[in-house]
Amino acid sequence: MNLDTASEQALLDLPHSVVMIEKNKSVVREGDAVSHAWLVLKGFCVRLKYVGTGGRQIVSIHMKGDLVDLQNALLGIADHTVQTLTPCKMAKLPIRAVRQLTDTNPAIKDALWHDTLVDGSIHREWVANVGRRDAPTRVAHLLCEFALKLEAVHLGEQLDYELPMTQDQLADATGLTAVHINRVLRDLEKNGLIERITPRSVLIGDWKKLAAYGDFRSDYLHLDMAKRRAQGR
Amino acid sequence: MNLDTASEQALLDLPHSVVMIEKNKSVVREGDAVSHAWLVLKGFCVRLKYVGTGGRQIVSIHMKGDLVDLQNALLGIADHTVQTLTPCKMAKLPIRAVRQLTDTNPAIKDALWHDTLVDGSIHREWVANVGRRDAPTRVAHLLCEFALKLEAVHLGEQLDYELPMTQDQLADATGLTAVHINRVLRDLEKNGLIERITPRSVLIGDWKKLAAYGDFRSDYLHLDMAKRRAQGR
DNA sequence: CGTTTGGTTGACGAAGCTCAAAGCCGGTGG
DNA sequence: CCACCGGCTTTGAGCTTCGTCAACCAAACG
Repeated sequence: MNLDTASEQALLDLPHSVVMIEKNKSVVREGDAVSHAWLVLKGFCVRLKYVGTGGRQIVSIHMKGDLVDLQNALLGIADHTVQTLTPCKMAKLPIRAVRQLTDTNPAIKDALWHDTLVDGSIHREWVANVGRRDAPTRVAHLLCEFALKLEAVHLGEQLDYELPMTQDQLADATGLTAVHINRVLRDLEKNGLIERITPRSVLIGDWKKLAAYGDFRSDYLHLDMAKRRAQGR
Repeated sequence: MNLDTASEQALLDLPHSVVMIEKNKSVVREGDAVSHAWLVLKGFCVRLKYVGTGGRQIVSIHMKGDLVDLQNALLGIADHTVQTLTPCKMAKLPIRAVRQLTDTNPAIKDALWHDTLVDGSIHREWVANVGRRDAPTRVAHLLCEFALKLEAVHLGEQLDYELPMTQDQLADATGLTAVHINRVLRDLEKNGLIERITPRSVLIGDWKKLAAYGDFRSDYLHLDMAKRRAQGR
């Protein structure tokens, strides 16, 4: 999550409603006029775009503490869809109240701006990932990103977690097909880069090995530097 | 360009130096500590990332009026490289002065924040473009985006322009190879979607046809709505 | 003029896609 | 409790798109 605790609290001090949303539901649809921003309290969701031929591309994955759809809300018209992967608990914040908060509290505005800057940095890495890495590298990279993000919000061990996504959804995130994702995961396992007890579980035996294989350097996530350095990542 | 004229002027009222940079030079390198933001006054440049296997991915293309590297500057460490495509005239703005300006002038801060929001929207479209569109569609999409951006800054006709990029660079922007770009351009021409007098020139006979072929809808650029509507795009 | 840079084309190969079938697992209703 | 069902995963066979390698060409430039 790119928001600091104080800013998150300030947002939650705004009048808002808390909503439970079942899995595979669109919270916001591309093209909608948007009047609310959504803060994920629990569960996983993605932002995605549909392309002409019927395909879809997931452009980011979100979890607890992420403010999704601030982008849509501030620009007025949604340029992408927000969809849940799992049942989600979300805070629904009227964009008008958010604006008022940022206008009276420059520190919050800076924090939210910073959030959009990090968001952009992650997008750039994704462009590079889907544009220039081959399939196994691309998938390994995604697994690494997911691992670090999960750990950053204390949702699990970095080296042992459950993917909240089907192979179809992994395919939409990497620009591949579900069938190929399946084969790539099998090969990653065969090559000792991950272990899988169930299809969704990921166990990373050697972080450095997987990160090297996946061409993963965590800088673009702009997570807490000191912490990562202490852990040698 | 995503900045309004007033904000651009406010930036240029800051103490700054104007620099001429020859073509194919890196202005900022990935990993650098960054202390300046750069405003493009003339010429074309790109932002790009290198991946492990030696490849590069262009993540955005910039022209007159674009504030490149605000992202890098505000995050402190460059997560991408900025490189010129042509000789460029650029204003070099100390980030400290920019911060001071935004801290005392909320309207400017909003304008720059808006700029990063639009930047993010374009990144998302690029993820979808390289992730989920086939090569000819992808290239057509890029040609459309370029056409609209050029016209938005009055650098040329929307339907008839010169690409400031080699086919190598087009390949790096689309996640393809130069050879394949060459073939795709040939085929686009053969199919009557574009005409080319010289290798770099692009003449779009029928905008709607190319836009439909390239799965291009301009919303994500967040350009002046009224104007586009009047022109039926 | 030679050299360099970028564009063009052909032949071939590989990565990843499509189609299809089968297995697995959890949930649901009889 | 068991049978069935639907969503997800797995695997195979064949094919397409795009990449690689290599040669040649054209224009620009010193």
